[in-house]
Amino acid sequence: MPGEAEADAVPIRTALSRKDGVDLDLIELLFFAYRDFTSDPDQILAADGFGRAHHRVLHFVNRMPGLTVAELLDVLKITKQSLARVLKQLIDTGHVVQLPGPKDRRQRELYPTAKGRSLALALAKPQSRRIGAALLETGPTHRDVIERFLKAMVNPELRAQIDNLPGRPGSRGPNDGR
Amino acid sequence: MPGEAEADAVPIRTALSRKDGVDLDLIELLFFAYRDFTSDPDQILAADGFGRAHHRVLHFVNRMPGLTVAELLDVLKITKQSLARVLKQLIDTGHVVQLPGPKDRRQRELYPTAKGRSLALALAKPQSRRIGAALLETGPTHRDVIERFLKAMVNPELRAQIDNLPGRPGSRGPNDGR
DNA sequence: CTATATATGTCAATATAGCTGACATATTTT
DNA sequence: AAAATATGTCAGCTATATTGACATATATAG
Repeated sequence: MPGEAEADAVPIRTALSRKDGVDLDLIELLFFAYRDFTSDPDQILAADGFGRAHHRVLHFVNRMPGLTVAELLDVLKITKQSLARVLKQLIDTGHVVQLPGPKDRRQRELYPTAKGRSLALALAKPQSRRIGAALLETGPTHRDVIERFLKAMVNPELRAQIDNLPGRPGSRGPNDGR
Repeated sequence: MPGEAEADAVPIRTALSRKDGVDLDLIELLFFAYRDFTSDPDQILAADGFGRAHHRVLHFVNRMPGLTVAELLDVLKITKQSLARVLKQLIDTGHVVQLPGPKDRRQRELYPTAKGRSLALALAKPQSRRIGAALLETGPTHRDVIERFLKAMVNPELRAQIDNLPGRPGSRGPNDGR
């Protein structure tokens, strides 16, 4: 009985390619580029026993000092139980401190310490270097194009969140530069 | 005694910003863009009980039909034990088939089935749509710039691997289009 | 003032995806 | 015949995420 099971399924020997109507080139480039991009900080993180989750939390606490736990959860799109472990470690190691919210004392405002700021910068540096080198290779005049493209890749609902990060035109995020 | 522990560490209230000499804008845009980009296929995968690991395996088996297990491990940069579970599921569900290597019968050549090809295409489509929309927003003439930038973000040693994928100039990957 | 809602923290169980190390089998090479 | 190679598999470990349930402190509504 032909086709009775998967065991004798016919192998397809031709490669999936651009002709199939999907932009495989950019799909794959995004995969490889992002993988190498995130690999940069991994060594530094490993020295403290941290992972990428710690990196993300530390990054946004540095970018938006004083943000509350709820705001951080909203940025990262994870659950509070997932955040808890990572945040606790960052607090225990003295990278992040919590202060009761001045208006609503149920809230916990999150701030980096000098140690946390320093680590955040150390993590951003190799990534920034990689970006800088890639821009140089591409032609630095095209920075704007790349920025516009990446932003257009983000879900429209979330673009506002990005615009409100400190140091951007019209930003009004918590503790904008001062 | 001041500074005896982390408990009383001083909170930093100013935001980390571009002034600190790192390209935070592009760092964050890459994070958000990639997160949304990978979220597209997740729903489709969940229907089969698959995750992103299955997606990546299925993608490259479709892109390079007949590649061996060792070659796949090299592309994905994971261990064979990690691959094993995922690959087994794809084979059991009839998305991928294995054939003994014609020259070296120790090898297992991996091929997609019609079912596997179809799923790979279904996964690529929403990602391709997102890229297409973003390109349109950016100005489609800039496609080349974006492609060059992303490629420059990849570790130099790995760029050759990308060039050898089917349908690229000078490609000589396994089973190039035919 | 009491009741309810909110912000956060915590405990327990589960899932996914990766890892290392060890060992087995088939096949090819020396 | 021995050694190297390609693959598969078992066992155990880690990191990151999930859901559900419940506790505590504080704020708000009635």
